[in-house]
Amino acid sequence: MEKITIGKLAEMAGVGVETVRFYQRKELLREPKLNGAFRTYSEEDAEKIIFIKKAQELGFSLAEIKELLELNTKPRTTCATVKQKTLSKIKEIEEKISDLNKMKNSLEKLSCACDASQDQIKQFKVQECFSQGLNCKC
Amino acid sequence: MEKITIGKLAEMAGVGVETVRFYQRKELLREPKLNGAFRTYSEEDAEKIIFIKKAQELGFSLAEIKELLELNTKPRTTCATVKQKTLSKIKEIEEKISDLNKMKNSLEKLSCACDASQDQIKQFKVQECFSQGLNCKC
DNA sequence: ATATCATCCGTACCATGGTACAGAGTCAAT
DNA sequence: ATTGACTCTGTACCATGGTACGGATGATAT
Repeated sequence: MEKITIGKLAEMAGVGVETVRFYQRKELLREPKLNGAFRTYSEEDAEKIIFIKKAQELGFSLAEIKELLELNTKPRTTCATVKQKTLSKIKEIEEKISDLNKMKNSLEKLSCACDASQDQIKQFKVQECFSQGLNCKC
Repeated sequence: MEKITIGKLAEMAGVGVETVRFYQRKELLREPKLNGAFRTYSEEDAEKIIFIKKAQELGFSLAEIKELLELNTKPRTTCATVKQKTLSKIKEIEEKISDLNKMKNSLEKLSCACDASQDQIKQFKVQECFSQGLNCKC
């Protein structure tokens, strides 16, 4: 391990080679070591890319993801700062989880309505999940 | 209610007027009634926009959001189809929740490490949350 | 009735997050 | 030592999700 080329890395992470280089330019990945003229990567880099892709699916922008990745690696940041930022990120995440649960509840209600009758479905609106308390009683 | 203009609607939903018209073109909002030459909206439209913004923060694209909103409103769809799509969306959401919990766990671990010592922080990598079982023991 | 504001439609422009070349260099196997 | 697969830098292009005009028309308040 440590002889991973960019093509191999891209394959491991399930992205294109160009994407890796794009992340490099955006400084989401460290400057890679060069083996001759070619970049070489570690398994950690693959992990990082997988993290980036997952975080994107969860609604984080690349800028936010960069912040997440740098939480503990930026020099000159005090522990207190790290702690504060971390807790704020945790809060964000908890809110996302809460919103997802609301959507889930709403969809479960729709699924129920579908079991019961076709008329009820017409009445139902998914978007209400953020404006009303929803109880799914099947 | 039912005399909401586009400007008022945009304000209610916390977006720009242009965004409302953009969603219109993308068929995320119904064709509005016209009061003279001007569009008029209902409170439901505001709800819908708020739903769209939330769903975007949760990593859904406009195309996916459209699907969500149309789950029960598309004509010619059978109950079985609705049910199937709904359950598949629920699964997606559950996976997002699971991933967010992993990230949350990882950040909690970072926060703990921060309490304990500065050395541990250097060792810690947020991105490991998707590759390892993490236990936060404070 | 007229000034001021909001709205109309259309088009152009913008940021984000890639994706796709072109043309050159490199490496490994035969 | 040459073929083929991979990599290099750089630039151009693309889709998504808006945002920002411009010029015209409609509404409302005095």
